Amino acid sequence: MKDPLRTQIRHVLDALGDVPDDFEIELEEPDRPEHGDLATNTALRLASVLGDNPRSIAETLAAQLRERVDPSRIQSVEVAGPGFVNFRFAQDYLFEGLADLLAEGDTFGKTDNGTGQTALVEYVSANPTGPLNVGHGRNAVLGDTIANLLEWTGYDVTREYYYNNAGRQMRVLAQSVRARYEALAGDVSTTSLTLDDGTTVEVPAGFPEDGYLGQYITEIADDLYDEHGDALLATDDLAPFREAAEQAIFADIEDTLRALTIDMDGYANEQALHDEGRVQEVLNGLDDAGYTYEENGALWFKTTEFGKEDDTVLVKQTGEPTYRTPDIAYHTAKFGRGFDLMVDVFGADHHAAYPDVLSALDVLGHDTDRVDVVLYQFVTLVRGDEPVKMSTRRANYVTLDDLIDQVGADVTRFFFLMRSPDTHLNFDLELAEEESEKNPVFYLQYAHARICSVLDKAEEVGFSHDADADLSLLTHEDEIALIKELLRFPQELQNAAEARAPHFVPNYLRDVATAFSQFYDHCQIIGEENERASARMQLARAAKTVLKNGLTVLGISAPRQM
RNA sequence: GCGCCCGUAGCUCAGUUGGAUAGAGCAGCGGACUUCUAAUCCGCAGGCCGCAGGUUCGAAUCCUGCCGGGCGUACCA
Repeated sequence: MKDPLRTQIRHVLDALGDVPDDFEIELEEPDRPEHGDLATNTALRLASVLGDNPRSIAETLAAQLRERVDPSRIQSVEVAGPGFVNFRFAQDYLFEGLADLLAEGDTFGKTDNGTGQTALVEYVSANPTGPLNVGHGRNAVLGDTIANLLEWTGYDVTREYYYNNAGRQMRVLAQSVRARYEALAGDVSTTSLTLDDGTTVEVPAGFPEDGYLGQYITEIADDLYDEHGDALLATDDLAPFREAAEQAIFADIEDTLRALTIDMDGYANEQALHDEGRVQEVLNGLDDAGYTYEENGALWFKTTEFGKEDDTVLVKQTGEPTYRTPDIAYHTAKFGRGFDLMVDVFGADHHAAYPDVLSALDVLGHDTDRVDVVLYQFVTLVRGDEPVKMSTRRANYVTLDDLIDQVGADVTRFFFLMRSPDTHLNFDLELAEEESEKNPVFYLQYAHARICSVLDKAEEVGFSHDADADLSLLTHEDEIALIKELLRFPQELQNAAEARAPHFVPNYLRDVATAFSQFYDHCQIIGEENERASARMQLARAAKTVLKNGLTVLGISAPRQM
């Protein structure tokens, strides 16, 4: 609807003369219903250009538009306020839209901006050193939903998880497992470690200074001991420990993701990038372009040339790359696979690092406009007013699994999605655990269940929702308001996808649920005469479709009953 | 010090490209169920949109400076 209107306005402006060719016509949906369904500020913005007062420009514009617009779509064109021109949809236009919605069914909301393009969404990407925490949960759910949104706007989407398995972290992990294993296999003396909080803990003598203390490490060691007995003591090779740990921890991570209905298309890891020579290629490429130098035995990247305060180390004195280097290599690999769009979902703690990756990609000749980084702020768990204390070091934190066990997958996903990624998230366990009207996710699910129930009941008593129901009987103000709300869905998804802002969707769906509840309260089905009942059943079905499709995008179930 | 995010109702937060009288949920107060699910609906109350300047016909939104909170600023990831 916006595009045809823009065209008409353009025609009028061209006739007016003196309007710059690049003048952009803005159309917006006004907040207040009395301002119509669409409004343009064109007259206000042209006042200074044309040297006339905005009100009179608006009058001219409106008069000519009344002649031009299609009356079956636009019912009225009015001048209001300081010089806005407000448009009101014809009801027939709404009924057509509703009929289209019903015909499209579970594909209603899909658009085609991304059609023919491929996107790679990288998310979670936690290294397999322990169970996922709630911060990873926010990452996982945001990434997964952004991937869904891109699919709904036509992209062919690949979901990928990247992790570092070649560096120091995994070595420390392996050493931690080995130390526990040695303690099982033989009589090993213990030593005590002092933690940040000043407490001490007894560990086997070979345990690394910054090792992983979680119970899961001991369990992995137990399994190794059950399988191999003392045999692994003979070698200094850490590989069996590292591999066992990676495998066991990854299995747990995948279970956790599955519980959130997250299904990755693929996993990429650092080791493979080394094996394929990608990391070396990056170093060569940056060196050839003259952006690296050696100092103090390390290899540096001249990030000061890109406005950073300091240069950045790519390869440490030890010969090991910093984590940035394989990360760059991973991105060159993504480019090599030909994706049109690459979205990376990172925690706020990465914000200092990703610009280096982009700078390097730029030097290597890649189009960094195709890479989009979504940064999200941290998650704090609270219970009512009390913050929930956690220590990562001791692995004594509420894991993502714990959270899902306590509040369920739907609530977990919803709470992570309902806030902007930009805002620090207070996850209130007390509210999340509450299965009541206070919990916003139930409001949406309840509306869906209620529609299912109403439609079933109406059919039981002999009504039916004929495909040829006369939708023009839907003239009650709550019916019209609901239709308008429902028809916004495709645009809403498109906005959310483009802005990488999943939280638009829960906010919108709450408005849909509210509009439906108001309709439900004021417009009966059973008890009405057949024609009207059929039309209302069709409208209820349309609302159900939007709620269902919207919840599907969010990865949240739409129950038939509650 | 520097960089990024945030500051909007008692609380948690919406408010895409600058628009008309700044919104929602929760909490508070008052109403509505012998009728399709009351996990609902209707109403009331609640605001110097952190502060101060600036740009504009118009600023919660853009710019500058300050104040407050978070995260970074590693040869950790």
